[in-house]
Amino acid sequence: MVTGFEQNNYGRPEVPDVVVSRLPQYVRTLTQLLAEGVQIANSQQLGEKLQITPAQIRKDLSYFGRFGKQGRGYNVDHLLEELKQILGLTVTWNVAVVGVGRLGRAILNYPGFTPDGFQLVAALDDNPELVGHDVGGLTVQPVAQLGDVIQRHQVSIAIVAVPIAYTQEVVDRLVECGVKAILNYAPIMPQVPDGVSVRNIDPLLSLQSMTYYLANGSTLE
Amino acid sequence: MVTGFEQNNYGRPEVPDVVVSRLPQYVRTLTQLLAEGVQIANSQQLGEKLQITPAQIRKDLSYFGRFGKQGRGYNVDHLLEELKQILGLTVTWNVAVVGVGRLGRAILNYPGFTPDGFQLVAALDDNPELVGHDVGGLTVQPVAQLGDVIQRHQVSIAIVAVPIAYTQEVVDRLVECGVKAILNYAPIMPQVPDGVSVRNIDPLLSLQSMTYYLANGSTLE
DNA sequence: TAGATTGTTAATCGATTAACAATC
DNA sequence: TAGATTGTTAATCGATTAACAATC
Repeated sequence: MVTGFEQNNYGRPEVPDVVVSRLPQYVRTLTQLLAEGVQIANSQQLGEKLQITPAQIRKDLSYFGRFGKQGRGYNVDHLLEELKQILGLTVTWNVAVVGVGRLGRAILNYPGFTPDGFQLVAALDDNPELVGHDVGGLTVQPVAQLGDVIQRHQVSIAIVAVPIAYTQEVVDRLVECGVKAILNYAPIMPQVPDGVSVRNIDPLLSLQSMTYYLANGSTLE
Repeated sequence: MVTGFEQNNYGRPEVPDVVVSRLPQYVRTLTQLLAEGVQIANSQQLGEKLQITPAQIRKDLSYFGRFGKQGRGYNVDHLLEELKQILGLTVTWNVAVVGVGRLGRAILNYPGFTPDGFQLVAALDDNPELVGHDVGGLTVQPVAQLGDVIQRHQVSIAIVAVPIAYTQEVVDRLVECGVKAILNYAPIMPQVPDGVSVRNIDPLLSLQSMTYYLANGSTLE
């Protein structure tokens, strides 16, 4: 059926990925405004903070409901709570880190995820020199125990920091074990079936696209 | 002047950012094919590897020249060299790391940038307990010396790993000092003038967009 | 009520894809 | 030459922006 706008099971138009990817930025800005004591903000003001047109903000929000008041704007506190609810940020998510090499250890020792509701609950690696040892307060488990660990800790998100040669197979294992969200730090884009999300953290790609502009001169040079 | 397609100084149509951002992935795939001994690849085969339509690959490449042969495809080695040239990846780029906290140290000790032509040549921090100490083979310099260090080491790219509260001012300083490419690890999107590139490494935003799909059910569930 | 700003529709813009003549 | 695949133009698709009636 082609209707021009696809419908999901709830009779609402499907939300484009690009819209979903902006919502966390809205949450961040609203959190900041709240901390500054700002109670009301209109789409114009939010747009300035976010470097986005006011029209886009209103359009994005309209996928999820009507959160503003005409003539006034948005209640910062209320909109923030609604967006957190929509994004699933009102609950804690249990996260497993697979790969406890240099990068994995840095991630396990990084305190930045926990305050935002992402709890690192398990660390796995296949290196016998690491298994059983404590890293960032967690005992490293063998990857063979993956299914077990995921179930026991109710893990729904995995952070993958294994060498490139093992990345796809680790991702496959995670998918088999029912993990539906994967944050991958290896410089490769793992394939996953529909219904599983992957985000890649790939600073090298970022550097390599910036050199294009360095090498070819910037817009107004 | 509005002609429907903007022209740069060289009389070619302007290359969209989204095209430039795909080129490093092409380079990566071609490098892999070369290592496997593949000499010729057509857009169909490249598309499968990259999960991109063949039409898009041909279109992307057409912004830069004609690199293929009809009836045959692309010479892997030749296309790779051309793309590296276009992206400025045939030379070494000197990189300064600003911020030598936990994250900055992890970056300075990460060996993954160097083999790809990004040489970490300087480390800066304002913490007196760090200045003068060796981190990853570099002596930490005070941020006050920024201009000096950049000039002396011919730095053209900066990696910023300072606390969020200092990020914008550090970025401003870098811009003043003539840096035109910045890789930022703080969870904030710094503002820069035209002609300066910024890429943000922000794993938290990635996690927070994936939870949307976890919380709201995947496409086919 | 008058003024302001939302929510939403329609217009625009830009990127992706399809199609095919050119050509290896 | 026949077959295959590029490079490029035109069609399609989807996202952004403008405009404005609804309404606080």
